Amino acid sequence: MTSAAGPARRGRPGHDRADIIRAGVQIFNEQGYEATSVSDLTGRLGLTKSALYHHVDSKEQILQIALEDALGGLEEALADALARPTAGERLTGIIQGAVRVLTERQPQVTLLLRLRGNSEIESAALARRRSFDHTVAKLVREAQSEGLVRAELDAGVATRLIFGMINSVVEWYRSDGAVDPELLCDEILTVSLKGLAPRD
Amino acid sequence: MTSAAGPARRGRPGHDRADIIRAGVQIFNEQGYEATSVSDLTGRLGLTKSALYHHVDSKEQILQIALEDALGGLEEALADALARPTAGERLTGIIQGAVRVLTERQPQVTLLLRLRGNSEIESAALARRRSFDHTVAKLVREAQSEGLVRAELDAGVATRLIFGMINSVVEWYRSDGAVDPELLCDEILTVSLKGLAPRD
DNA sequence: GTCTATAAATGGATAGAC
DNA sequence: GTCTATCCATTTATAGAC
Repeated sequence: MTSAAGPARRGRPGHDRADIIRAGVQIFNEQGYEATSVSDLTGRLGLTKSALYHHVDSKEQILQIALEDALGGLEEALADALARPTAGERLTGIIQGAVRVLTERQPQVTLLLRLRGNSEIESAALARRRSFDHTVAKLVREAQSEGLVRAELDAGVATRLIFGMINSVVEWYRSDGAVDPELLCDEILTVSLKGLAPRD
Repeated sequence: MTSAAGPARRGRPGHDRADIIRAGVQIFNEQGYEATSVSDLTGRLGLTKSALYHHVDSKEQILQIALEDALGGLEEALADALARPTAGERLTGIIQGAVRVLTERQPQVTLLLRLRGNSEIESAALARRRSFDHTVAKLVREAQSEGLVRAELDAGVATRLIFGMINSVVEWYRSDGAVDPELLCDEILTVSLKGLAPRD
């Protein structure tokens, strides 16, 4: 939209910035950011490069906007989890919150998780992501010190494993209804906390 | 080495093909395959593009050789697991085998897991990987039908979650002794089968 | 808001000398 | 086995007309 409170666009007045961002993020995820040329974007959208550059400053700006969306969501979920009263609730809260953000903003989070730090913008996003990971690891250690996580596990490794599992969801989850996000969240909580094996 | 049974090279007779592959795979993982130019490789190795092309046919050939190494290892581990007598042993066997290949051939497996299918070679590797995943999912379903995996879990989703967890190890594991691969394998088996939470 | 045309740089890869 | 020099396609991005 071109105005903040304007109505949905009518007719076909051409593309707008949101179209460019949406299509860009999708193609970046299909092919990889570096493997995607601006021509690939314009080909998919059906306009020329000049028209695209009328809406965005650069290819990297598309990435930047998407990364802000992903990081903002994750940081908000973390703040919500941290506000809960018990260590157990904080741990389950961040697992549930991360899964929710990941399913609701799957394309943006996918881009974030595949970054390699090849520019200033990518490095800055990676730094924010490391800060998130560090706080989550503290939540797991806290839960372990209260006896809520197996004492024989290394908390740092366990954190990486559980969030490795959660993050891997971006590789196959699609918001087309094939897998219900609520059920997925339950399944992740079950596997995280209780494992595959039934009680013996 | 230039001859199959020859001794280790003496002096500094320049680079050989194995050097190029090793360095190439490492830089591809640091920056991403598409983001890495042949100039990046020659800069790191300290030679010119012409010299590099004396050892390899193309940038993509470096990728192809690494992918063959990764897929060969995973397929071998799967065959070993399939040869075991019980469903439980087959399931734990493929988990252990996958973790072992991933730690022993971390750089090559990392490249495999990040493929987007942007060329014939990449698509062929992805097809082999999908075949591997499909067989693993059958092992999980088999274990579930014998009561070894919780009945309330969707076997397909659970397989993706567990192998998402295992595969995420490439993102942080380094063969520098900081994390012992045997202990890591034990920890992954514990979290996979029994979860984070202690028996209540 | 979109177009044609083009700039300026970099990409992968090769020729041929030493 | 490595070099200098170069080819040619493609890249991101811009200028200026409509």
